[in-house]
Amino acid sequence: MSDIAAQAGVSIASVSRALSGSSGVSEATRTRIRRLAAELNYAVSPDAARLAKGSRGRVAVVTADLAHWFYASLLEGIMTALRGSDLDVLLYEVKREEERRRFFDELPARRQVDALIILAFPVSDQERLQLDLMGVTVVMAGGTLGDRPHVRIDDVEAARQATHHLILAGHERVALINATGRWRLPYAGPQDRFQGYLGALRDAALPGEPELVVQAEWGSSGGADAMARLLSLPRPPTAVVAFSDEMAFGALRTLRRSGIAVPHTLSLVGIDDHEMADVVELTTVRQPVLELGREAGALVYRLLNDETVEEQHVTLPTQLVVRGTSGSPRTVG
Amino acid sequence: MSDIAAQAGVSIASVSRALSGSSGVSEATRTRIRRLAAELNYAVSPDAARLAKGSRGRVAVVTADLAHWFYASLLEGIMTALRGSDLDVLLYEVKREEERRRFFDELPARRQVDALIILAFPVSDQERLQLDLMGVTVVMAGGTLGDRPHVRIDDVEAARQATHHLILAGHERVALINATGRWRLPYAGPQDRFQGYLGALRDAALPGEPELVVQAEWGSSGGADAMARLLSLPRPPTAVVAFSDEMAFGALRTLRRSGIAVPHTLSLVGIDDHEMADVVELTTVRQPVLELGREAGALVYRLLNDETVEEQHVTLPTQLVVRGTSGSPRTVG
DNA sequence: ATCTCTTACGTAAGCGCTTGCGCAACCAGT
DNA sequence: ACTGGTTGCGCAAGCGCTTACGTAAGAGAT
Repeated sequence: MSDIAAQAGVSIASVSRALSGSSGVSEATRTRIRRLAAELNYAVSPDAARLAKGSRGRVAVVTADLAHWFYASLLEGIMTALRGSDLDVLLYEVKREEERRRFFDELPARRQVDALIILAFPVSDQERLQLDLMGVTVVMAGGTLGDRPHVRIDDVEAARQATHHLILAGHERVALINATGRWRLPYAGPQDRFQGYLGALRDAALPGEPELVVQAEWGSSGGADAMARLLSLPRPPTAVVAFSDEMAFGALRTLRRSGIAVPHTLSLVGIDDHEMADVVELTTVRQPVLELGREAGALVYRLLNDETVEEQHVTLPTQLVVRGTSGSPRTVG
Repeated sequence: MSDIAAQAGVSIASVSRALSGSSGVSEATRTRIRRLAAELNYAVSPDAARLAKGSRGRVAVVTADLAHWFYASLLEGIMTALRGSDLDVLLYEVKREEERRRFFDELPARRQVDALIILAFPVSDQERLQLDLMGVTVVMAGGTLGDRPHVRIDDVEAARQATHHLILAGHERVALINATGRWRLPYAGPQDRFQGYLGALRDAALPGEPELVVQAEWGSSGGADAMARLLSLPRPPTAVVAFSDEMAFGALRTLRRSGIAVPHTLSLVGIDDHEMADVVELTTVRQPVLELGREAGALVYRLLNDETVEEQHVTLPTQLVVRGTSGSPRTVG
């Protein structure tokens, strides 16, 4: 920067002002300095700038998982929203319960960030407190976090849509493959979807049969297991809604291997609209993950640039996508 | 930090030394200071530290895509390798050709990073020059970049394995669904895999029939199109190898819709071992993406901590995974 | 011509660390 | 007791910026 100042015949203060866009320099000098900086391929050091003004321009994204569609898509959305802004993204992954705790403990050390976006994992009360202490802006993407800003879908409604679709097709024995949390802390997703499922049954005056609700580990093999258990029931369901598309994929594999015709003998619907859902023609309830991410990114941006943020809680709509795995129950002869 | 110094009755210099682990403080003072810092929940400001010592501890990961399995998995691997190290990860996404150019132009402004990991996208000569100018450590993950450090698989070999497997099963008309680059710059992957395919045919003294090699856009719909084209051939192939599992998935959908029995009428093998490959029982050549990422992360770590790095070019082995979509050609009656 | 207000710019004091250098104090060796 | 080598620590000079404050010059008003 002193180079530029010397060459332009001004003080470094002016250079700083010219480059940062703050007032106090004439337009003439500003453009002259800018041009010079461009020529010399010069750019201010973010570190020094940050140090001098006390941090600005970095947001951390914390996730429990990266390699899976949902999280990767959220992240993609966030990146899209933040691209072109002057915000840099710092990425953290906390896979295990204990790593998560450590992350929050070390948060002060991370005091290099101005905001935190949490990708859909539960946060304990204690951790919530730590966040408060830090005083950083926090946005939850794909869930809720007390009354802090969040971007999410209505899980109850999503499950209701899936279940309702099957009921409407004439099914009366509709099962639910739900996910068990990967966390010790209660996480809202599975509970909400269970409620949505129940709600749809209730609306149709259908009895909720406990044996038709099975829990399995999140993921496709969990789905496969769960479906196997449902099939081994004395009276198997004629339709099942899965917690997620991935679990539905696993279920589909079990069905294929068991030689059960879909949707002729059994209908299946997932929740997500995973990129592969189209490929295997899975009926599902679409969750706009990319947009969730984008909204989350936009939200922190607004929060950080304290534009007036009218609504800090955004809930995006889900939508039924009917494909090949759902149909009317076979009229048993 | 001055707080700590005051409370411990030493100078801030000693505190800095104690906390950073550098020598020049007695063990006694060091532990005393450390304890105090822990109590006061204090951590050094990374910005200030970086400014003072001239940057250290940040690596940028640049990718063209995030929402897809391959990239997300690479990233996951990198994060895993870097977790626990003192390196922070800054994430950049450059989707379009022009964004990529801008990224490299603005690289100086990013001079906050000590290393760059590029996730499998081509880099022009000009951009390579810019990298040289910057003097940052660069590692290419999932490809090569001149003679710079890289971590990758042998694409030629992968395609050869896939093709060989089909030939071994007795197929003589083996097609290749190749990907067209998403970039204007030539990217090695498709070319190498084409060579591998050709090599396997040659080894088996099989003629390479041009009509059996089709190009399509990367992705499952590209695969679907390509397969449709192959099926409309006067003499369709009895087996096809797809550039990637995703393209194979698309191909599989076309086959299912066309009512063609797999592998009875037609065998299909992909390359990747995508998480969904298992679900749809796709035979494929496994590419250890997570490990690629991990190796890349470990590599930059070593490079940055100038441990002696014997081999900066690591090529990980691929491996055939036989599942349900490949078999012997039907003996035509 | 004088006074005030604005505008353009420079001066210098930090921001919170790291580190080269110097100074005591202490250890051994002779 | 005297010298030379360690060791533990403080001093202070930065690292590359931002910004409050001060100053000088020009614009407008009287």
